[in-house]
Amino acid sequence: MERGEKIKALLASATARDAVCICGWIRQKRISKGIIFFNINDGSCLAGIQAVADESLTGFEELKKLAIGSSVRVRGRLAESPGQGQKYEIQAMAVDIFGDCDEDYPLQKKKHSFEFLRSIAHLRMRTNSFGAVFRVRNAAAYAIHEFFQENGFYYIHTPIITGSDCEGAGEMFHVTTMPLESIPMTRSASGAMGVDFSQDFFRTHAGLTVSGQLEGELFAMALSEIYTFGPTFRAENSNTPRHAAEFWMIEPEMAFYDLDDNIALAQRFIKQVTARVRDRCSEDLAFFAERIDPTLMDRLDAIDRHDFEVLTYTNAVRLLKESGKAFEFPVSWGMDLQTEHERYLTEELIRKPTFVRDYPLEIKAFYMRRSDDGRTVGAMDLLVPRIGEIIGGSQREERLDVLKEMIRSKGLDEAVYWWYIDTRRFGTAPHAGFGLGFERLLQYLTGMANIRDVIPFPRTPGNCEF
RNA sequence: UCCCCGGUAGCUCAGUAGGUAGAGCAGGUGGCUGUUAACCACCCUGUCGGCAGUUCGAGUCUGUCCCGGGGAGCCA
Repeated sequence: MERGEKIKALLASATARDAVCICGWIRQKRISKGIIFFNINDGSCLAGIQAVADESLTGFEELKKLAIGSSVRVRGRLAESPGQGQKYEIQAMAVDIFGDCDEDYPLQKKKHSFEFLRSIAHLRMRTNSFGAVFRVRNAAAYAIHEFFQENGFYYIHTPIITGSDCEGAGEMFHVTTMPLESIPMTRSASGAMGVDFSQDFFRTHAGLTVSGQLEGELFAMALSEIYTFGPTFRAENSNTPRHAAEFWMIEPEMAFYDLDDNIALAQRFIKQVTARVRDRCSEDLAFFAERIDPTLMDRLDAIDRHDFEVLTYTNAVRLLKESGKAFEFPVSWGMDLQTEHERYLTEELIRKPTFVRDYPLEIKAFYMRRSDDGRTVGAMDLLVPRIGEIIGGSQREERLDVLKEMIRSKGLDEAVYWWYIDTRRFGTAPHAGFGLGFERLLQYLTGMANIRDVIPFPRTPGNCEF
């Protein structure tokens, strides 16, 4: 069918011209005597185009009644606009109505709260804010693939359904075909009753992945530099503006990288992705800076201009203690940094993205490489103002004996990780990687305060509609 | 899951010392106008989150439940 051009292309046109055609949805309508002004948006860019219909147009009376939200095709002449506020407008010569819009259309010519728009997530992408969010989301995803592809990384699809239920990253959603009203039970060797997974689809317990890291490491041991970019699931009952039960995570994993290389890669990655999104979504980002977060542009400039701070955990603890600030949780070496500590560090003391590295061994996962001091591991988190942890990564423990020791000391079962441990027997190599929360990055890039507003259909405790 | 705040018209909110509800926007009608958050006039709209209680009387007070937001924990 004839769908004409994208509005973005018309608005960027070098000259006025005849015989243009656009399809889109009516965002605004103003009626004057013998003339109607429509603002029509097709999502190709933030701005819509003004279409002008005068009473000589066939169907003029119908157009007067056309409601906001209706979809139309407009054919006419692209002309320089005599009015203020736009360079071009379309002087309509024919308007086809695809679909009128019922009068109870919830999107009105007014501001809506994000909370309300969440309740109509099937329509919210038609607003300026959410159109911009999802264009930025697209641009960021594309820039992420570009970064890795340009640097020789291979995109690996790690499984969504996974058999090991103790990767340690979080609570798993169960995946089963067993009847929920009568789950088969069996008595284990120790005499306790438990679910009889031998009757389940996979003949074992299965869940949705909480991380593709372990599988990613296997591929790094063959293709050297790989990344994953896919959905991740956490069944934690987390109710915060930066947690979702389903989110997208980027997990690069690199052979022959140590922690320094890992940190350098993460910084280069954030800088390039940010630069490309700014380049391609300048209009949308300007909108966020104006309407959502006035500090946005300064923050993005800082990413471009300065190197991120790198701080050891030990020094971070020292800085926090020396600050003299009274925290709810007093700082001491060995404890995990609380949100209040992270925020004070990034928002008050350092005021830019900060890597904190070399965390105490006791508070980190089994796969992180034990340092020579015997009490820290080669872990690194990238903390950013407002959002907190955006990246968590580490150099991985490549030494077979140390890895086994770590698994045991964390009370985990070696047997479950037999395939992971195998890589340490068959040509083990130093390697490192990190996980980046895609939505948290988007929050940082857009200034959107709630993770539920940077993902199309947010899944959070008690919310699985749409 | 814990702590705090909130739930009043389709939306955003106001509602004073308990006396049975209002403004803007949206919608409708008319007017004016190359308009652009259009403008002007008039009209319409409510189980005041649910349930129970105190009271002659509850949107307003109490209890409880549900939902939302913020903070915390967990983490990406």
